[in-house]
Amino acid sequence: MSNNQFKRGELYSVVNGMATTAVARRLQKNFRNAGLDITIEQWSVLYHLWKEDGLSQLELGNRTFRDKASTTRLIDNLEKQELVVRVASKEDRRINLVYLTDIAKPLQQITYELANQTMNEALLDITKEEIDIVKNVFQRVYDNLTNKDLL
Amino acid sequence: MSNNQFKRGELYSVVNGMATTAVARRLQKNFRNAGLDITIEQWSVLYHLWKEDGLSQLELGNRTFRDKASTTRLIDNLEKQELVVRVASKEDRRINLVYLTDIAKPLQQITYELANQTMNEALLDITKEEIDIVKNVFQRVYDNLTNKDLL
DNA sequence: GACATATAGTTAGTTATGCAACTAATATAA
DNA sequence: TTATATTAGTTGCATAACTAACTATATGTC
Repeated sequence: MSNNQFKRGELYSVVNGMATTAVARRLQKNFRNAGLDITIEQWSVLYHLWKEDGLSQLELGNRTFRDKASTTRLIDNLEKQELVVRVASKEDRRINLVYLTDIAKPLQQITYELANQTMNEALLDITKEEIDIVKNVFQRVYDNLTNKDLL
Repeated sequence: MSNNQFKRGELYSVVNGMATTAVARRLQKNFRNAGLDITIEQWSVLYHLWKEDGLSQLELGNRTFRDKASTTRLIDNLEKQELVVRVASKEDRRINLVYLTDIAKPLQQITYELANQTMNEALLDITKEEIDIVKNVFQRVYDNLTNKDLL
């Protein structure tokens, strides 16, 4: 069960929607203009840390649909760029808690602005009912497949 | 414009739907049992060749949402496994036409069977109307974003 | 307490991805 | 017809993906 999770490479786009790509592209371009070379994948990790700082690597992997090996290396790279630090948990020393640095924190504002703006453009003429149907269909397809151990 | 195409890593899942993953997993497991180690990505190329043999690399890249560099290397690997051969086009010698070998051809039957079976399981209780709505929403999100050059 | 088991994370190995710079062949324009 | 631009494909580079094997810490059971 614990090993029966989504894999990012295959399903991330579905789960997060097509607009994610556009948001990430825009962010990437913007960060690059500001001298920061952040990949789309790294951005997805930062995004979750802005929502909740100090997550464990495993939890970050779950939230971004990555296995732990991929998560390890993504955080390696983020640490190299000093956007993030690993801190061993006091309660359980197996666990690394990941915290944003002072370099990463100010990026949140512009990220959110760009994300909102892009989402609004992407979903311009899509109604709430349609979004609900799409979500519901995905959930049922997912259920149908996981029931058969196919995902 | 020509460079403004989908990139597989980001959008393949959306375009082809979640069920693709399950189909590919099942195929991969089955092929492996038969001694053939075909990756999910390689399978996606074979799939299009079964539909239409002798496509150019560029056309294969378009149909599988990959850039030409990725396509080159996927076909390298398929050629190593002798599932596919490159033949220079007589009309335009820049073009490589990609053909299935006699090893690859018989795999089509089992592939299609598994794909149908998996699709039926995935879409078990989804109605045609719902599928149409999902497709339509994707198309409109895609249009909204490409209109702004965001994809 | 000791031994087996589970969990968090790392490392190694292979494939894949995207960008950019390149080669070779073809098409266009002067 | 020669110079220029375009097109198809390849190669180099860095990042990322997944699997499997590994280390270290924690938990459970006898």
